[in-house]
Amino acid sequence: MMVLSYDTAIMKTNTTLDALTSFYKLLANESRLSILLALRDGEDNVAGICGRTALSQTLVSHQLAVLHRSDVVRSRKDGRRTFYALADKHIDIIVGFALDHLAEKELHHE
Amino acid sequence: MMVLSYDTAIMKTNTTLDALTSFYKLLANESRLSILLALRDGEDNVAGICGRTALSQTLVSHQLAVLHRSDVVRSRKDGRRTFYALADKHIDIIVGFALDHLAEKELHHE
DNA sequence: GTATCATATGATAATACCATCATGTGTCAA
DNA sequence: TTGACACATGATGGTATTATCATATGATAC
Repeated sequence: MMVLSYDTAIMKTNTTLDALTSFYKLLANESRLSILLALRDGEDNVAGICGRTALSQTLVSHQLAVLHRSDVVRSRKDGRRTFYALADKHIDIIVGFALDHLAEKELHHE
Repeated sequence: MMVLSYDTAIMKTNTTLDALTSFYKLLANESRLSILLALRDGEDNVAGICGRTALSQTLVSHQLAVLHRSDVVRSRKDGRRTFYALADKHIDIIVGFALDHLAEKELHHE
């Protein structure tokens, strides 16, 4: 006799929902977004990112760690520096699309 | 003598950054995302959304209010019911794109 | 080695956010 | 006009997130 049954479709949906939520949470922070926007212009090291975002070194390192753990950025060591870049083109596109969306909303005074 | 000067470019950037952060914050919640995913299938009223998301009426109403205030969804009254729908096609596309991104990541075991 | 540079990391206090409860408002049916 | 239905809203306690401080690690220059 079966007591519990798992609907694969729902399971997948819930897993996806979870992943989607986590993904958006990564983007839902001003410091992290600022860093990501800076990285849209290309790879940079921590000090460089600090300069371009006007954020403290500790904060930038912290948030880069968060972004790195979730594979949103990739890192490369060079001597005592660490260079970071967007992990893939998707991130760039996703952020770009949202920016376009907001710009369009702005135009229509919505 | 000028004490403060405002760089228009930076101002715009900060405003945009702010708007972008707010936008992603709207999406960075499991209940709200669940509702938005349900609405991708088309307009529905509160009770319908509750059924499809398995969320309480209060929670759904609460989050719909949040989404409505930010123009992510639009509403239409019909008798004692209120029907909600995605405000525009962009939201649909943006969520769809993120879903694709996650699916692709999944495929590559990243 | 020692100092310094570049970055990373643990702890913490303040704040923001969330889901729930209790209740309010408006609509329709009888 | 009373009751039930559909939804909205204010208050609240619990939890999560955030930025910062202090400090640690690891690489290079001297």
